Amino acid sequence: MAFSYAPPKQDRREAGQAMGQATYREIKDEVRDKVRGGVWRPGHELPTEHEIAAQYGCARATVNRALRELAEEGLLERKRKSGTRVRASPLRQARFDIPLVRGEIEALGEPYRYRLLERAETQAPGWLCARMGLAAPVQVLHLRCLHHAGDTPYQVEDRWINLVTLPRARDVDFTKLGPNEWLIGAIPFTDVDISFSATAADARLAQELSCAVGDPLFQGERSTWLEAAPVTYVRMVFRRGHRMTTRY
Amino acid sequence: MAFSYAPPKQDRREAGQAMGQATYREIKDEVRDKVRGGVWRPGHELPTEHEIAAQYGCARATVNRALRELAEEGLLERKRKSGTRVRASPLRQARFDIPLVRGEIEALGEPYRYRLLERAETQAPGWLCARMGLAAPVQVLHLRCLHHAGDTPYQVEDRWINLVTLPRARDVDFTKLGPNEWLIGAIPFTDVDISFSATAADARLAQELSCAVGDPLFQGERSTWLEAAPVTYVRMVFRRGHRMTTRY
DNA sequence: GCCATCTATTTGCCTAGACATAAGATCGGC
DNA sequence: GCCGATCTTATGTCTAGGCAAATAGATGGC
Repeated sequence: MAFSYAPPKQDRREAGQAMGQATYREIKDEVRDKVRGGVWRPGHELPTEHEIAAQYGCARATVNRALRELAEEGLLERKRKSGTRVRASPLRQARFDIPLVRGEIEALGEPYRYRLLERAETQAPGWLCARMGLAAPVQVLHLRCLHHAGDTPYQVEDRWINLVTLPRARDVDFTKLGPNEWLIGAIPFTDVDISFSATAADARLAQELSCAVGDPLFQGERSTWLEAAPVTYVRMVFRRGHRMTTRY
Repeated sequence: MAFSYAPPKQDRREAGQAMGQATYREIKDEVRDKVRGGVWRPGHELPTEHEIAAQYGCARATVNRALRELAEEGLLERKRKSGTRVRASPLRQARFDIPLVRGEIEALGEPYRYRLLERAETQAPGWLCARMGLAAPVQVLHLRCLHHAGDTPYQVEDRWINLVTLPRARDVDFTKLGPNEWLIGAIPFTDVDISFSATAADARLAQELSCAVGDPLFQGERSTWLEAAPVTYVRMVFRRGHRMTTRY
């Protein structure tokens, strides 16, 4: 056999797991190390769950959990009968935390401040209908808000709420509470669509975010539905230089 | 009891699971539906694993897997002794697939074309040292590549490879094979840092991506390390209007 | 009233064994 | 030699039971 695992049977309790650490986690870590460290190259075939279980002196279910999770993370590929192998191209996916603006700003150590810039009730414009999959224009509540980190503007929230599915939004005072935070408690959703892109600052954005007209800005857009019924669309434009980051 | 689950005990086999579907998946789906459908609002406390298991007539381990995975997805919050509740703010995180450019373009139904624009061996500039955590400048291979979707430019790849950790990159012919694809097979990594932001097209980018100078462009940056040793840094600038999207 | 300790409960993880399902491998028949 | 039917094997999931660890809430001492 081309490799050997660490803990031999002796060192563990007879029943239960104990020994201070979760075993599936040990297995996960060791397999991950082998892959990341290049001991097992992409395409390499791992021993079967039975074999690994025997080597660790643990139950197959434990090995199964470790390998299943690693496959879930995109590191391994599993197929019945053919076995488990290291994915040809790892790094399939990245996870980003999408925090509430409030939390994001407070995590920076800055005091969070919020301001409602605009509030209007109108018919949904064409582009919004297209984006939400609306056949006919409906009545919507349009809010424009500014989120500050300390004294500097951090994000402009351009929010559209469908008043047909959520008529009680009409009666909410959004001068204190951001629509984002209200919506979370107000309505559930079943489908979400998020996308990120770059945009140029127009005159209004430039003024609101204290940057120059034409500056490149990072923006996110999110649409949510409740069982095919459009609930809300939001465009979040971040201050100049913002980056969305993840590390692992 | 305030709710009731679907399948009563009778309908299932005596031992094993069978019945065509995975039970943990049924539980997951039903819990998810309850949360997304608003039956269980944010903050709601769900029954204990024991209770749910009793209602479904299944083992606690099965319920545990369902709830554990939902917690992992960010829908639930679990704490020993206090139980499981619906997360106050769902939608904590989004997963984006980070495909290879080639795959991304081919998924669009366009033929993939690749071109090496520039190749040079130099000392790592200051900003790169800072980004990779290098104390002293090292010898690096700098590549600039263009990925086409059909006839239109799709992405500029600005790649820097550390020749100290990866000296054999010197001997690779990058005119045919993109550095990205070569690196995957050439070296593993232990740490990755990804970030996305907006940038403005300078004269060179404008020419390469057929856009106007100053146009806002979406860009991603990725640094990878192998046990503290910097391996490579890449800046990927996408054509005008590119969006990174996910749906669930 | 307040603080430290104890207890009960809930999730977390494990074992050992079983059946289900997919799919590679092999064997026959032609 | 080719093709379908059968066998075999690895993963997928479940059961039933158990110990471990965290912690909310009760209890007791001062």
